[in-house]
Amino acid sequence: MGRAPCCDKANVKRGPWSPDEDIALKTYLEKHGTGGNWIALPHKAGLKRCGKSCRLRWLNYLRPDIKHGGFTEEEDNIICSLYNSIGSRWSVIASQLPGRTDNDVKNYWNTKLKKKILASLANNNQIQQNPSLITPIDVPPPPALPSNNAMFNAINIDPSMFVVDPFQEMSGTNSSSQNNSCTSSSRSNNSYVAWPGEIDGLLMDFSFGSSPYDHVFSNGGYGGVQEKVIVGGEVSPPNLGVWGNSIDNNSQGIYESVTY
DNA sequence: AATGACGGCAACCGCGAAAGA
DNA sequence: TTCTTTCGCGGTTGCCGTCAT
Repeated sequence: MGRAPCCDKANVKRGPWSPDEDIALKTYLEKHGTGGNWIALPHKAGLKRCGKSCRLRWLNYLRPDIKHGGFTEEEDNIICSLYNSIGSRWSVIASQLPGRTDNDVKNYWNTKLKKKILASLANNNQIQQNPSLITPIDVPPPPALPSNNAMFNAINIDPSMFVVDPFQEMSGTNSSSQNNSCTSSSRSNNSYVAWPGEIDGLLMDFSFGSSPYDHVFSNGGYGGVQEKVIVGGEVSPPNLGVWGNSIDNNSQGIYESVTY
């Protein structure tokens, strides 16, 4: 037997909210607050709506501090960075964006941002088509470590960053049962190493420690090497960011698909 | 002008967590 | 401790406007 419905669906209005309903809900909430009970609220406010529907309407649309309109580049970066590290926890991501709701962020990610990022990554994979693009380059000086408050702003997810980092010497040791997985050796050697086979993606660094490019933003990473693997524009399973709680904004190397 | 495809977004659904009796 | 109720969240749906044919 299933769970009892939160309201009598036969007697509640559904679908888009009318301006009158918006006014009724907003007026009531501004005067009385939620009273800690959304289920009882619609009756008190004179609305024929489900309490959950009222809550959603208020949180996602009627709240006075809601920010409508397009997302900024800075917000894009925050969303990408957090999605990278914590996955689709939209409420947490939205909490870092004043005036934005989890629904907004989720919709924005699903309809625009995801495509934008994947398209950029796909462009980067043109190195697959033209391996001569892979050349050793000088290591630029590391950026200053940002303060905690500035950490999100400091994470530049511009995909062009992914190819700035010199390709690292990599070992093929694989400790994972997942295919499409590699580990990387020490970063101390910035020399280019010929990579056998095709280049399928780029590795992002989740480790902490010795590299001047390791920006430990939170509590530091786990010991050892933990990598984000991006394969052909798609992020490989398991979930994004599950291996580390710190990230930096540089790829650690190129990546080859290996199936074990 | 009509129609279909597509994208954006508001709203709904159902589940797990939290709170309280 | 257990059960019930409510909240909060993420996934999904479906409506509506826009664009292409």
